Amino acid sequence: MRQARSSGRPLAKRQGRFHHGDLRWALLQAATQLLDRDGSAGVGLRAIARLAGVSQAAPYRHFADRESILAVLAENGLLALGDRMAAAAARASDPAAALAAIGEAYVAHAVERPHLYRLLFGPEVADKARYPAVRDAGHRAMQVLVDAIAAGQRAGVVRAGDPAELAIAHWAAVHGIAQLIIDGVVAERIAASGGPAAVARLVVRQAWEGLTPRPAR
Amino acid sequence: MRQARSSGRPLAKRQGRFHHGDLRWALLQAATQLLDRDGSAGVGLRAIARLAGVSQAAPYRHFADRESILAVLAENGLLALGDRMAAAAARASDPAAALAAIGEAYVAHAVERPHLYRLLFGPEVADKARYPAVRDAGHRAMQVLVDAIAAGQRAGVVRAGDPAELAIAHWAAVHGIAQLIIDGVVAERIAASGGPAAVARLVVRQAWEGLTPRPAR
DNA sequence: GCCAGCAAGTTGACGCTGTCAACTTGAAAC
DNA sequence: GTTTCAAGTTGACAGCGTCAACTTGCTGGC
Repeated sequence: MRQARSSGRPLAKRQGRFHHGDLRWALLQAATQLLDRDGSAGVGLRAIARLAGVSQAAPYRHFADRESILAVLAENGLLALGDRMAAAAARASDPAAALAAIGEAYVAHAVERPHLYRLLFGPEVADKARYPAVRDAGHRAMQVLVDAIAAGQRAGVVRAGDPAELAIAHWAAVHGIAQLIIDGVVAERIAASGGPAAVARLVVRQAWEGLTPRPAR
Repeated sequence: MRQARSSGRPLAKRQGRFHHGDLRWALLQAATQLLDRDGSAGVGLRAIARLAGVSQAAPYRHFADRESILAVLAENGLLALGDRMAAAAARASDPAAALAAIGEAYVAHAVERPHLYRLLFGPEVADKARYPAVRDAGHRAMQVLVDAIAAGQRAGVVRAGDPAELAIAHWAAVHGIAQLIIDGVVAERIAASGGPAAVARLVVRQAWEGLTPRPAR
């Protein structure tokens, strides 16, 4: 898990300090486990508390309500997604390869943890005004893509235009195929093409055509 | 609502025939209303029954469980989406315009009824094996896009290749921007660009570049 | 015209959920 | 060593999906 334990104090001083130690951390761990196994519907306050070995009302000492827990999971998930995209871009040798790598990393993230991915954008934590941290984490991930497109423009392999605008269209393609894959809509195609990564590459390549400079026709 | 009343018999003979008349139809109407207002979380058996003016257990005479009601809503929604895409394509004057019209109709449908749209692909009715009608309705909508791409190929404005493969990538872009719009992720861009339709056009145009034949570079 | 049969709808209950108020526990600060 | 207060527990409430048992009232067969 990305997030540090909830306090900056030395761990040794916290261990066994209170009834539980660091219940907030344990609850998030339990919630993550339930989310990956049963989807967001399985992430219930009581289920989390049971898994953490505390009473049903204990989570209310650390979270306002169920939605707040889901919001923290979403925030962490978006930060991890942004990190993974940035790492993929950093490994690539040139701007074109970086954009492809970002797209494939994005889809891979969604495929590996579909329930988490659905939570990132779904309606469970829809009220962005209530959770600005979630929105900021999303913007951070988006910025990785915008930066990669701007770099492509500087290298002359991406056509001119507002990078943010180009990024939205490109993101839509990658986001869309990720959704279609994890929702099982293109399951037959995946079986025929040899795995979700192959389908993702297909889409990323086609979306790339929309970014390249067009010669006059 | 697309679906006809549940029986083929003359309506006059059904009116007031049983305790309620046509409760199945009334329940679906109530469920649709709740879905559009409160999202799928608001579509509860008891809420539906209250809105239809019957007792909490009455719906079980017509639906196996809550998920079955959602599945019918999803099926109807997918059929309506397919119809709308087909109508948009039929109105267009040439294959290129048809593809653009399909994309814009698709996004418009999602924007007008976001809760329904989320239900169409979301995990609430994920078990496609249990509801083959839902899967078939989805395939029917997808086929409209495949046909439009095949027509574009015959007219020489879409590049060669498996139409189903090209359709998946194009669909991903349209599906993705629809999701991003209704999830409020690109809200700022929408405000800046003058409405969701403008953003949708942007994406459709960029995705279109991925479909056109490429001159040798 | 009556009666049996059966689909349609009701009532009441079960265990589950999120949430809250009232209570107890135990570490820390003076 | 006492006080204080955060942390965790207990018990309760309303609402949920679902089911078994019961009632209602239309319909087809005599």
